[in-house]
Amino acid sequence: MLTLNLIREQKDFVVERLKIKNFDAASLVDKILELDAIRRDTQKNYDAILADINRISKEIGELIRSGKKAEADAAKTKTTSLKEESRRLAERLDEIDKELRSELIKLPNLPHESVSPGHGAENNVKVREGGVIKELEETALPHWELIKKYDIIDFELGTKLTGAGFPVYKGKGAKLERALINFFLDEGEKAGYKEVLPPIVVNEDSAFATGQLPDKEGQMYLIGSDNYYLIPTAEVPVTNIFRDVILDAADLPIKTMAYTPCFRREAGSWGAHVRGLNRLHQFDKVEIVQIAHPDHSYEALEEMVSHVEGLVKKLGLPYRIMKLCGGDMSFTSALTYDFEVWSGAQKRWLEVSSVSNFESFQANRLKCRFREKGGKQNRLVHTLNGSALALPRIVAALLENNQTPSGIIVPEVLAKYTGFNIID
RNA sequence: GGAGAAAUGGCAGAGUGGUCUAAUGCGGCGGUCUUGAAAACCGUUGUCCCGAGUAAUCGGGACCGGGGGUUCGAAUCCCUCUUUCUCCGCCA
Repeated sequence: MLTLNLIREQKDFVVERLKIKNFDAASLVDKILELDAIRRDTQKNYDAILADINRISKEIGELIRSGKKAEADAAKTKTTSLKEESRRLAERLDEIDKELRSELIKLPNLPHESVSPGHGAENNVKVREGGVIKELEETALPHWELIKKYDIIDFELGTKLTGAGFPVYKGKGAKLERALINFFLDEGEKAGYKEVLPPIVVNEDSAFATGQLPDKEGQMYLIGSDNYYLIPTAEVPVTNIFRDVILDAADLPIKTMAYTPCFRREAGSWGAHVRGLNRLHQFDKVEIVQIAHPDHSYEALEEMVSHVEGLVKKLGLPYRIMKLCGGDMSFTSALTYDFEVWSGAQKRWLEVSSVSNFESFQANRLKCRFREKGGKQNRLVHTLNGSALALPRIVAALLENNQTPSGIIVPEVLAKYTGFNIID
């Protein structure tokens, strides 16, 4: 959520910037400013009436204390009409507030000045790439064949237990999954991230604060009996740790990471590109989150990008880093880098991580601020997050790229976690 | 699931209808003293909204777990929800 101050002071700038995201904000911004003016006016009147009531009440107290009962009773009748008016204004203020807020949350975050315009993935900008793409043998199999051949991930069994998109990891498949999680967490710890193991169901307040509600409601599984949501990403519980919190500038940046299963309904997605591990309803992910000082959040972003880059390098996967164009960025992001790894048998790039700076957009909803030493006013922090990493597509790429006639070679860095170096 | 108790500022903790403008202590910040530090002493202290001002600041309003109510007036009384603690039950 953008701050009202920004919209008030730099209306034209807001409208101009949002064009990069192909969002025409002009009429929405006007409506917001109009509602804002009404709200302030209403509040001014309301506060004045409350001040009157407070003053008269104080006088009544003094009159009663000095035994002037008749005068006190007279004063009481004066407040009757004021009370009626205050009640009316309180209702009006509440209404306006809600309306203003519901409009305000329709505005996407402003893209960073370096974000280029564009409509979709085809306009994203390649930042750099690494690793070596090897040509696989003619007989190379896509991962959905490999997992059957070695019996390590079972979709049919998952369908029996739950439904499509909920695979069962078996034997070396389960162990590989566990190894990757531990590898990612250990690397994160080395990079200074504090591990947390949060709940994987959250309440409405949390889902709202990170922006999953209201616009992505249909993407989350809802536990209706308690009105809880299964998390689509650890970003939700981890970032919400900092909801309604005032931090000390000296404590920034705060680096947190979490492994969690993630749940996505992904309604309406089918086709060859979502086969096998490419898109699941439940998957594992290690997420890194930083709460940063606004003056240093882009340094934090670069640091996160190089952390993620280190992971894919160590796994020996060919990768490229894409800077998203305005049209391909999420509603809440100011700047996003996507990591893609090469899938040898599918012969295409798979997105395995998305690292973003949300600047103060999430912090404003979260009400996460910080106090600067000697500073008069609290400021909103900047929040950032990134996958480090999402497992299924990493597994898919590892299986496909590392296949040999005798089995699938496990990357060296993982061997100490798996206890084996080949899946056969 | 049953019975009882509680929720107050960064923390501890007083406050049962009207100077609560929330006592006091601890902590934090600033200062005096000191070569420096500690101790002692003095001062200061939260968040949000509205208005005035270039600004320092000033004025008004809201906030004592959340929501609602009674009253001219609520931290204080009533209703409701949530959470925590104690005891009992159940349980990996």
